[in-house]
Amino acid sequence: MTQNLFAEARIHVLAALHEAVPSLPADLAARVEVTPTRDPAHGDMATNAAMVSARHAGRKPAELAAAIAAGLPARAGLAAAEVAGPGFINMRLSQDTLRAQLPVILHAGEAYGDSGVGQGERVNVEYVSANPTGPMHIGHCRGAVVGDALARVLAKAGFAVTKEYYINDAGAQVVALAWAAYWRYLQALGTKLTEEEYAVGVPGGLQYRGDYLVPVGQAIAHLHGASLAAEGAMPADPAVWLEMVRGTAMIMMMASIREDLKALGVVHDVFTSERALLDGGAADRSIERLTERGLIYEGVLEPPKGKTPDDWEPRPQTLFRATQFGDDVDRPLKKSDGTNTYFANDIAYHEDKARRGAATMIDVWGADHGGYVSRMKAAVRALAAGGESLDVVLCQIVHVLRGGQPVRMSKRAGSFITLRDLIDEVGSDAVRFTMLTRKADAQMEFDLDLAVAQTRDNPVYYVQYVHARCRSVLRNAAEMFPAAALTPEALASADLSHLTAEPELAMIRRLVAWPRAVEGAALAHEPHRIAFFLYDLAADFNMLWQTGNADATLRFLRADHPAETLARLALVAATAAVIRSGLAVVGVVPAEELR
RNA sequence: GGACCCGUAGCUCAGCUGGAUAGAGCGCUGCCCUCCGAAGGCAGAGGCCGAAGGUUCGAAUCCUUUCGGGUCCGCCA
Repeated sequence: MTQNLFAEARIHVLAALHEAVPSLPADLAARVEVTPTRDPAHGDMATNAAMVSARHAGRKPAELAAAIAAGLPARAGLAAAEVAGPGFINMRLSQDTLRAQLPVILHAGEAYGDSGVGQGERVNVEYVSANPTGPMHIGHCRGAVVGDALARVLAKAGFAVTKEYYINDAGAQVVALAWAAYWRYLQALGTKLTEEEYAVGVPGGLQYRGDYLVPVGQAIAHLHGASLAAEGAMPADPAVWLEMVRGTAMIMMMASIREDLKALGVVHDVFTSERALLDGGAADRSIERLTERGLIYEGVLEPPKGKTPDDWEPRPQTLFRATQFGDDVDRPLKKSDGTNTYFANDIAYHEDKARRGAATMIDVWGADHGGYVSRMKAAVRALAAGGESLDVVLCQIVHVLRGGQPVRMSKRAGSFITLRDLIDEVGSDAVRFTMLTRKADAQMEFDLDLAVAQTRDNPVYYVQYVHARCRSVLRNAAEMFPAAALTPEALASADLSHLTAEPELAMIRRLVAWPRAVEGAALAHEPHRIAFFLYDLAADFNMLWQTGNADATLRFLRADHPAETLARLALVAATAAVIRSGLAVVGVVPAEELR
């Protein structure tokens, strides 16, 4: 039994189209779609089949549409198919067909909407990948939620998903972390140095002054005693301690990050260490492969136009021919000291992901990496041996508001909001849902007060409210029926022909659109669509509910009409199931009741 | 100077990969609880989809130009 009525109808439409136009090229057929209608007067679904193929067939769209539509109802089990507008074929499902989806939903439960479009294709979603130099803050949060919801919707759509975190543990920033952790270690030992006195001796200056490293320093002191310091808790030769401290600090930072992510419901499958990758020589091998393809040369780049850095001087560099793959300029792979650039390392990392089996790679990045997208795609294209592809989902900046006023954040002043603070204040559910109420590539404002408000303008509560209402109806129904009559399986066999009111049928139409919404969000890599679907679904249910207030014969529970009541309970239970199915994608726990 | 993202109702935003008369929330105006959860619903007003060209049966959506806002710009990660 198929779950997606639109996909099913499309098969019949294509069959009818091929009879009318036997020579139709595949690329035109691929453009045929069956979509929900915007206006209920147009029926339940519409297809552009005739308009897409009229030119090729040398026929007028309306006339071709009539030919296709003629046999469609019998073939596809439709109540009607008629030509409209410039050549649409509007299709109307019979009420029985619509109602027959309720048992499908009830039997599937949260699995409703699961799809096979992904065909088990392996997708690697890499997200968060925050530098392990401090706690996660709100800037990381959006990417975490978007990436996680994207991974979930892809999995639901039938892709084989790997959720991955790339640990940037190889650069200068983790050395700076080690120096900062070492300071806390000296403090734990009772050094007489002041922070400023210590900072003078730190190459590049003392960064990461937040007190989150205090426990790290204490842990190192606990593990090693005074053995990593000179006499009197004074700094010792870095050769003695740097690697040790770096490793311990890294482990503790990553543990803290994983804890914060877990509090947000985000759990990665794979953590890949940049350092481990590079120690294995991956970057050099990637450069070798590019060289074999003739994509590496020594050259001099033009300075950026209009914004020449002060210290600019022309310099021969080892460059990758990114321009051959759609980038604007060729990109350097070697620093002047002969070591590899971060880009070179990132090429190796993406090659590694491909080697591990990812047919599609999706990177979720912050907007500040926007300028990096085209070169990374170019590199993947250059090295893709088996048609691997890379898509980058850019998450724009989040501005935090409290009471409508912007919350200013400054790292230097230490006044940035950590992810943990945010979760503690508004809760994981509100954070996750709210982060999905904008498409990723639009800037968003996150209003702390709104996220916990219990009104219609807070989508989290609006959706939760509807689920709680559904559960409440089912709880109240226990006064009319034994529990065994109210299980999803029992309700699935109710006589659904009692569902004839227009708001009831509208509700069913929304529910049956869920599998299509899942597929659309997965294929477009746009998890925010799920949040909007849930919001629309909630609005439909509230409308349906109100009709019971206006007309008592339309209430869900009617003590003197048990058969009708069971049919409506089936609709209510199916609605709750779709909400749970959707909230599972968003990563939000459905509420049984609200208080 | 260049690249990328965004300009849709007074405000905050959707618009399902080019479809029919462009939608929702907030705000504004007027309604609806003896009643399954009013934490809700109905109705009204509000639009040259930033602007100008182009592509075609058809454009908010694609292309070019242009004007605003944002992110970034040879060795950082």
